[in-house]
Amino acid sequence: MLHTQEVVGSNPAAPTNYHSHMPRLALPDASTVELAEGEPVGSALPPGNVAARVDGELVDLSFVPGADAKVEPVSPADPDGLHVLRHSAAHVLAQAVCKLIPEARYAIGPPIEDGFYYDFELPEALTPDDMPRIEDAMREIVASDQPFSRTELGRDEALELFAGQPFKREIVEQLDEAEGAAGERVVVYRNDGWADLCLGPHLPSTGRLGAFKLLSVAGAYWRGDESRPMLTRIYGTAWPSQEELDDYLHRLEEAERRDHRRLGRQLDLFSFPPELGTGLAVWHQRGGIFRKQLEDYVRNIHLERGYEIVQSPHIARGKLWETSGHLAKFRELMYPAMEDEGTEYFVKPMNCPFHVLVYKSKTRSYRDLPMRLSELGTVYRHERAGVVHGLLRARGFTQDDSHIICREDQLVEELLGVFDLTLEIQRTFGFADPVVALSTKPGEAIGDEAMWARAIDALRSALDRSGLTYEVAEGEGAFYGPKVDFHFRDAIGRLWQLTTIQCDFALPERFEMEYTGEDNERHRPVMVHRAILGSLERFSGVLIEHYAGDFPLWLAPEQVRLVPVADRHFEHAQGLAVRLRDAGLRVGIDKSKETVGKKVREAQVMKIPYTLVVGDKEAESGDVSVRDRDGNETRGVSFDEFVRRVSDEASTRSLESSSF
RNA sequence: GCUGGCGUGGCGCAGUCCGGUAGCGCAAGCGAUUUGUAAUCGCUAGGUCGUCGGUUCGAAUCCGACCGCCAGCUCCA
Repeated sequence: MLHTQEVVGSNPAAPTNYHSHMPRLALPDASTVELAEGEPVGSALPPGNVAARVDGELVDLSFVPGADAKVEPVSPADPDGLHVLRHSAAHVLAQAVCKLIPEARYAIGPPIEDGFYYDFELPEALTPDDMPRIEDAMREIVASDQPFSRTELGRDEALELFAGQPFKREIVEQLDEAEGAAGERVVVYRNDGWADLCLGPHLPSTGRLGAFKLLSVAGAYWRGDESRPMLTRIYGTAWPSQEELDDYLHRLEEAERRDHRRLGRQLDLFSFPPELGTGLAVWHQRGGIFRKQLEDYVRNIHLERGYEIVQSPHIARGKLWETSGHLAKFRELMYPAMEDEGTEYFVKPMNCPFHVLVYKSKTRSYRDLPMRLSELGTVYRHERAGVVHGLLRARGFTQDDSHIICREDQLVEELLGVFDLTLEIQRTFGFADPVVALSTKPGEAIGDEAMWARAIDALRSALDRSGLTYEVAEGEGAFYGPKVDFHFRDAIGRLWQLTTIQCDFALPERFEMEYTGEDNERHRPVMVHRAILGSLERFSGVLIEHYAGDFPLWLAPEQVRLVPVADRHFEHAQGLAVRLRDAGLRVGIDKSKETVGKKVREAQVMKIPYTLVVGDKEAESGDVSVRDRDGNETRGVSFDEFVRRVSDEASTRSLESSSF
């Protein structure tokens, strides 16, 4: 990491005279060892450690702790140790690139989740074919086991050292400004003459790097700023052992196997015809069933929870979006205006103003509140071309959007209701243990400070009362109010932001929403915006990846596939199909003139939960032969038993398949 | 929007570097086979090689612009 934190000094070394004041090294077995005076922590650590924590601060093994310091070893198994390993891998990558391409200018290269990257300015673009060469150069550096050494330089020395490295110089210069004092010391790590500006800590030497692999090349802006030069970023991953690297690479393959765009085609759920334009999907017949299941579930649970369903059009006059503030802030992300008889219309990017107008359609009393207006509202946002990503980021999508309009004193109670509904709905899909974030006022915002403070207070007290643990994301709120987001982990551990709950005092103000109170005075209500699934498209994409296409039975487009062995079994299969449909199940019969093997394969590829092969034996006995989508096969299952178990599985929205 | 890569029948790909008017597998249609749990065999049809323009005797192949897709960055009410 670069200078984002205080420099960790290597020589605070307070004089130590007494044995009892010597640094104490805490060992994993809970015993302690004392270090001799002036001794670096590395010399006393058990082998295999890559860094140490001294009084809670991560340092490298050459660090000489002062008296009374508490020293703990850090191994690569420790998350911090893994970070150190990857940070060192980033250095080795940069060193290798500089060796192969002497004109390369290196920028920054931090460890990240699962790996590391380094940004370069290069004379010409790299291709994936260059990666093996770079990896080879990295391996040479690892083989020569170069020690990492830490030095502190004065500002001018550092500028001189990085004379040919404009990015490094910029960092040194800005560091200086930030610290507000000339002559600030700058930390540099070197190995074999190659040097990088860096706080460390690092591995003792390059030989301890473990298993690594370069993964991809991409462009990235210097300092993440669109107006600054585009650099070449090389991504890699690094792990303590080859097994862990292999595991990780398998996880990547698994994620690719689950890609919703691939499965969407394979399962014939949806497509993005280029004729429609970027980010606009059509749902196919099977996708239509899946989606209807989601919609029905969501609508019904909202009705049960006291929401009322409303419906709004897809376009509205420009004036509406001026009042809401969307035009001022998001005009370039809205589809362009269409003009009709001198009036500008816009396609809606949001449903809120419509729900506000439902509220305002007549004079409201405190008795009407809370009013919970709900709509599966289809909106269009002109997302920048490069950000569109299948269903996960589309340009046309349907939000499970609701607005709760209530008195301020009802707000916390309403928020608690939304949290509760969120957990119930998400649990239905197997999502639990959310990571919750409270986002506060962003730089560009409407509404005064007092409004924001009250809104944040409400969210905070609802969170506190709910018992949910949450973190605070400063400045990440919506322009009209703070929000609470729920992120959930999928089946392979990836975190997705699904639910968003936003508190809004601003729109009621802008739209002059009012109600008459018990006191016969006019009051302003507050509004909660919330989408629990987020959008049906995005949520569907996440579900497809979460389940890897193996939907719970209630969501599966076709739940049972009947495979007659020969033409003469069609009639019996037809009879079974009628009984299954009577039980509310979705059934298909494969009457193609193919072998049983081929038909079974077909059903398997389509991930149909249950396949029943119907032949002479079944026609005679009345039993069925059940094959599930994992390939488990059971013959002689009573048909009534099958129908009973499977309809039960579907109606309870079970996450577990029945086994026979 | 930016950087890089890619675009060849419905799908997955070869051919592009070194210009000489397209090929494979799956899917589809037809025929034979009537089949017992992940691909039966044969035949047939299907492509102005993303679009437009340029270079050339000749362009899928070389050049340019545009459109679309992919990865990352930036953004995300």
